[in-house]
Amino acid sequence: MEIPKAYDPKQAESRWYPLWESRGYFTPEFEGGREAKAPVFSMVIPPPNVTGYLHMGHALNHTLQDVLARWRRMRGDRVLWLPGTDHAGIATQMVVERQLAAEGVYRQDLGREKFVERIWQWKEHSGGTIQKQMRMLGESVDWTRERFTMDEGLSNAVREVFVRLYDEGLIYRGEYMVNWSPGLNTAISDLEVEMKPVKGKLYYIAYPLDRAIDAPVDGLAAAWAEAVEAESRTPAGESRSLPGLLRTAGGDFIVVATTRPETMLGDTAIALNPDDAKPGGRYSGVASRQVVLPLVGRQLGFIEDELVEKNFGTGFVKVTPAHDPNDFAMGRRHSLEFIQVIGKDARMTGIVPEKYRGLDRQEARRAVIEDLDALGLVLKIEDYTHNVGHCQRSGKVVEPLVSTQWFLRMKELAEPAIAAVRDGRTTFVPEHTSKIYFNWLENIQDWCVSRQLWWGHRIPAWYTPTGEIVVARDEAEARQRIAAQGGDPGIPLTEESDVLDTWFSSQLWPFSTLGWPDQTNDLANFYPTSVLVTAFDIIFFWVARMMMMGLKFMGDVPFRTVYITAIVLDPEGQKMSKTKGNVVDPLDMFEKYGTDAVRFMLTNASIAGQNLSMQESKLDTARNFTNKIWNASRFVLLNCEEILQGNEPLEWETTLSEPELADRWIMSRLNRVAGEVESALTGFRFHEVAGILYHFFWDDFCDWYIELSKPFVTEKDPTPRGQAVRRRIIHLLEKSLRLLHPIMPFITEDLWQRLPHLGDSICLTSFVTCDNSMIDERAEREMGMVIELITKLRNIRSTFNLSPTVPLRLRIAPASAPARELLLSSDSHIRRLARMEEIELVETLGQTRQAARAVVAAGEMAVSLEGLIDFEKERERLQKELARMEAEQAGLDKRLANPDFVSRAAAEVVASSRERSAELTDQITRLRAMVEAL
RNA sequence: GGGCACAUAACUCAGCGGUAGAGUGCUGUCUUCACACGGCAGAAGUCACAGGUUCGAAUCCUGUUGUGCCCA
Repeated sequence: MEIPKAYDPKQAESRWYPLWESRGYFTPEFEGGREAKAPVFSMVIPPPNVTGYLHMGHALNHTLQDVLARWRRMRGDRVLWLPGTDHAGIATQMVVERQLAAEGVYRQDLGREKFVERIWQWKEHSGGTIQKQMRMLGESVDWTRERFTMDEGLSNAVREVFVRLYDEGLIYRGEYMVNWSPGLNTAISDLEVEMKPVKGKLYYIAYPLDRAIDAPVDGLAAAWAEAVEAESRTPAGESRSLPGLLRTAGGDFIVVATTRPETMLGDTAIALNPDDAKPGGRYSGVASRQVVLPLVGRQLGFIEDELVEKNFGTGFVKVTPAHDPNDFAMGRRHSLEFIQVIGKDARMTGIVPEKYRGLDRQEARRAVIEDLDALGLVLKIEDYTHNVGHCQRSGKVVEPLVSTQWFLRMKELAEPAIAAVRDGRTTFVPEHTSKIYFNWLENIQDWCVSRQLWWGHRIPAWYTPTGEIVVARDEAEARQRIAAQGGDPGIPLTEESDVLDTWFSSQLWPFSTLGWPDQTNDLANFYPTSVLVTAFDIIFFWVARMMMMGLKFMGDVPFRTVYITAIVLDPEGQKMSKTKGNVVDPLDMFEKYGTDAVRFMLTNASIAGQNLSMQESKLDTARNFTNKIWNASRFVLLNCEEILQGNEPLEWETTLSEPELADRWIMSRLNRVAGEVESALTGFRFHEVAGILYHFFWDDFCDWYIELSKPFVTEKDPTPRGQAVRRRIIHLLEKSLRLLHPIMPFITEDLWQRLPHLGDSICLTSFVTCDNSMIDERAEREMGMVIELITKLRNIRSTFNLSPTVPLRLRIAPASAPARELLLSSDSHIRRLARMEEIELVETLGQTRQAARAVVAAGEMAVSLEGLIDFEKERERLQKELARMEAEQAGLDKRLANPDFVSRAAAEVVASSRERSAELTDQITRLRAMVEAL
């Protein structure tokens, strides 16, 4: 048999996925021996952007879902893992627009219909990257149920939801302040605005009271500076607020501070806190006067509002209701005039004085300040860092604008979603991530769902010539609705041109993908889904919204558990981003280390809700592990050829030979491990699963069991004993591969296919479960003693720099009769693995100094080292051992001497402390004697 | 300004009431017939700091300091 010495991931990875997929293993309908009434396990994949490609975050997220799906499938569950993509309105439209731009065409030239057609074409030809990459990763999704948010079915769901919400009054259209992205020319939601600190200026500007300024005013800045200075000397000045009222020979002024002076052209009031305005207040009496807005000449009154912070600036605030969210709120409350001075193109509108019209925001700012300064009204300009909203997609500074948009009322929907997590119908893992969820839902704002784009779900609304709105599933229904209200169904209707936020359709994903609004079988079978695996940064974008919609339209939560994955960081612990250039492409990692190794690394490093940094050393470990699996299998395959050729059943129960200690031990370990893996998977402790399997396979199976089995497995003419051990080792390998399969599907399938097997694929085998009758505590304890003994002997050899070829003689005085039996039965193992030439069991060790000694659980021992022993080293070694034991015993004795410990601690803790202390006392006595004998 | 998380071996991180673990790295050693992407042996930590609860604290509570993230 030809088997390469090192694992080559490529051959295994290219081979098996097409088989799995074409044979339909991943559809829940596949009946590979599954019981008809098998429990259902379902997940919907967080739909990647259709323009997207696999990044490290997906690789992690998808690997964990695949681990769950494959494990559940092997356990016998009916598993649905539904894949799909989302239409990513803005991103996709931008991609195609950019393409058109390269041809010198604007989307407006094409017109809406042609443009949308063009996007569909693009999707057909250039889309699908992510699907290919998902297959490379080995994802066991059901491709027959793949969905896309713009599919007909999902679009129906969107319209249905929209109409129902509208009919219930939860969706409304109105003129409100929204975040306008001048980069994208559309409104965006609060969540799509990213606050970034920007170094700007804070401008202090004087507004004249009761009269207009038509000529420059001298000395105002100096006068104000003096007032500031004076105020800082008074105790009241400690409030940090600056003087806002300036009385000069030339008349009175108030002072306002602003970071956006260009908006002053749209000021329609001055606001102050009621405390300042009331009799005896700081600015008492001022509020009855009038300000004349410089440069514009408009008369402004004062309003009193709690929103104004007394300590910010001077306590007077200019109010621009059309361009600031707070001012908007005050404008509504006080019925102020809304004057839009900045347009959707982020340029000054026609309403401002002619010289500013058409200037962009920055130009206008400079011009306004220049002109105010010329009038002597700019009192001070200071550096000021403040947070400015930026459009997440385009990066442009967002302009708060008053605009007519569609909104979804959230409060009423949020309440059931909060309750569902509070009462445990849905659980977050880790639990603390639910705080993010609660925090957002409890402070929820209405959601602006309309977008001024062409790619997306068109809002199902029509306008009559008189501007009345009709919301309906389609135009025919709109006309019916008009008729039902006694109107003329034949009147011309104009369809709403806005589309919906992409998240509006994503939030329906757990049920729209299963066929809703039709009452399909899939919906009945797979909703609610079992688990949602996602990252914490979309808890409110997506998770919370799905919860609200699921509860609203399905009457139940969309998923039982929300597992929040780690965030993948670069090796320095920095977030990966294109601008930083530190993005790691998972495909490069697959190429370099193998897909299974990357999957193992991600699983192994995956702590829920924590960070995961991409260390090369972790990938090395994972790659080395795949190689270890390969080579252990190679060893088995090379030595068990004649068994592999026969098609005998390879059951553990073989009459050829009684299992010995090592066999009972490894089977006990295997079953224990199966139990631990089951429990870790159930609790979503993925790193634990990987760790348990890594150590079982490498330490227990390879380093001990295979080593112990070698003489039998490699014997030329197999004895019945040798035959039995070969079967056991194949059996163990096969079981190990099953346990590893959910994490490493390719290598395990590839090796499994080379072993004798029943069935077509490891995917269809049953997962290993813990058989309690195989747990053998005694075997584990005894094997532990043998391991301890061998390790100690190796330690002696290493301490005295003895080559493995130097023959050594061992004498042991067993600690007990059972220990004596154990030593006798393990004689050949000890000889071979510790390379002892001879082992002699004695009553007492005697006094020869020419030996290295040790005390272990199995007994007291001496390794003859005539002429080889270095007494200094030996003393050092023994004393170190003694110190370690004495320290441990000191601790135990201190505890046991404490009456409170004995009376209050758990009985088994006290008992085991006593036991251990007694054992130590014995061993310490022996060790001391050894040291003295030296 | 509000909230959340994290501070454990040189590095990356587990552990989260019974006197510290892994991987990498490091030291020594072995090219013995699965694997040098390997075997064997070993060194390495007042578990950020200060209080408290407890018979017992890396682990629970409070505070301090530092780091990261989210929201405003």
